[in-house]
Amino acid sequence: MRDEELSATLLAWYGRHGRDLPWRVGPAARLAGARPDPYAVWLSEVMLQQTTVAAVRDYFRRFTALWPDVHALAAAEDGAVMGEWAGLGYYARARNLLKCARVVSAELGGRFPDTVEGLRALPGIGPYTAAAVAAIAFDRPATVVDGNVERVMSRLFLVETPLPQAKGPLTELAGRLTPPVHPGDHAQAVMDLGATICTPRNPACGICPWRDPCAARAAGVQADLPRKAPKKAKPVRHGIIWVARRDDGAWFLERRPETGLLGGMLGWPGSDWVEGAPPADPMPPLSAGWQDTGEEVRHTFTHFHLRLRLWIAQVGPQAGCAGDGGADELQSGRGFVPAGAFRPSDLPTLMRKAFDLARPRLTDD
DNA sequence: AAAACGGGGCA
DNA sequence: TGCCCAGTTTT
Repeated sequence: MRDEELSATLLAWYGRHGRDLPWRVGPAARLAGARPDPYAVWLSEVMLQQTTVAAVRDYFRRFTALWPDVHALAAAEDGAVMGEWAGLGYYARARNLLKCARVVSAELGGRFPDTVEGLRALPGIGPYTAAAVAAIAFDRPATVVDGNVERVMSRLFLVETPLPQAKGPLTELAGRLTPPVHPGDHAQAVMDLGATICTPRNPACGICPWRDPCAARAAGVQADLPRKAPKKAKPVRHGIIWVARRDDGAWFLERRPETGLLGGMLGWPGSDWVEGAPPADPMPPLSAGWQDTGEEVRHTFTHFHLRLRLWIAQVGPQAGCAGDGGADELQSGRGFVPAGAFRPSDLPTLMRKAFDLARPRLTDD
């Protein structure tokens, strides 16, 4: 089948089965010539980096409700944005999101660049997001390559070279299929196909618009593609985490450094995380009647497993009287945050797990 | 070129 | 458990 036929077949399928998503323009509006808001496209695409649609949906709605345009987001407090991002992961995305919004707002008059090169120069926008925004928001014939596209192309054209080696050839194949008209719809169509039909396991070839031309299907190896280079095993790291609550209910929290793991996020003080045995003589963050709960907070990151021994303390009213403030006021360093100013939803998942384990053991009387 | 960087859903 | 996901940045 020719490339033009493949694109046409896919676009017809997309017209019938494309998903209705909060950041998409509905079919009726699209027929009337409406284009999606570049701000909404950019925001959704950043959220969708290494993240599933199901996880993104509600975050996208909350962000656009709080910050309807790029100027509003640019004017937001860092802590407010990090708090709303909590639980979505890859927190460097949120920091770069803010940086990018502030550049677009202050230096570009609130208008996103309409070319791949212009977009690519902004913080947090790499090859994928630049192509996605250019194609979807500005109708540029950019080739969008994500995990879905790689999988679909590897199957359609029976590419047996393992990733990441195959990245180049797969991008080249995807580029040949990119049509000059409606490239944004085409890009979303390939990704929708990968997300709903051409899935990693048990692809639904029976209802696939590319069932007939699919070379991997003909060879019966579709479920084995794309091949991937073997990955390293995850080591286990150990450490201690300290959760303290004052008698007036305030929590002892810290704002993590901008760079590194969970950068810029709210959390509980802790020891270093080391491979092998837990730290022998940990130094608590403040002097108090610390108590070993015997419980462990378990969490897995991209490249290691983590086990943190949970210590808790109930401390007197005199502790840390100076400088008390809300979580947003906790710009950096550590301090007591009044219960009324602390939202557990501002915590990344690891810290939330520790909180859920500690809370029933600490009173606010 | 390789490593760092989350979290949840699924088999 | 291990694998996967609408990747980008840093080293």
